[in-house]
Amino acid sequence: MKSCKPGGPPAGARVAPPCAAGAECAGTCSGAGRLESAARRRLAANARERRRMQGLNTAFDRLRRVVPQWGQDKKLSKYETLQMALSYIMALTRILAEAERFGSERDWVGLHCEHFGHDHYLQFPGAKLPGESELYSQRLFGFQPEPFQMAT
DNA sequence: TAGGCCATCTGGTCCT
DNA sequence: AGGACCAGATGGCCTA
Repeated sequence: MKSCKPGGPPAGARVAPPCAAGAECAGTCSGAGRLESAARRRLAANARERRRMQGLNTAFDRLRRVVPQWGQDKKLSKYETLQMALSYIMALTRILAEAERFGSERDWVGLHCEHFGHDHYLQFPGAKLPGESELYSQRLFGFQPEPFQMAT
């Protein structure tokens, strides 16, 4: 339990109007019954919200695993994960576009070996230089993510 | 200690 | 009516 808010409704919160139903409402419309029912629904909503956020975090973890993280020993934040995913997708898109421009696979691979050699490997804080055995893809995507334009 | 990141609670809104 | 989604508020944890 992380929140320590007072139990009562915040200032300005609307109070539920009295129930207009008749006898069939007796169980839940008595003062205590209504409060109990509202509290139960709130607790259930809290639990659903927790599950929803856990699902969201699971999705973020899956995204972190497929997004490049060269030389970063620290886990990417959610914001950084989204940034990196965006840059990664853009890089892949660029590569596909290049592949279409070059007729043969040989031409294309030659271009990338030339293009993404050590001299062209973009450096950023914490990044390690790729050794000869590093994956080709690691060379391709060793770049600094472009920052998002924050909506204002 | 300040700042960043995160989990949780909560009330509002929309949809089924 | 109830569930999903969202955004704001709040407090805990961690690091520079």
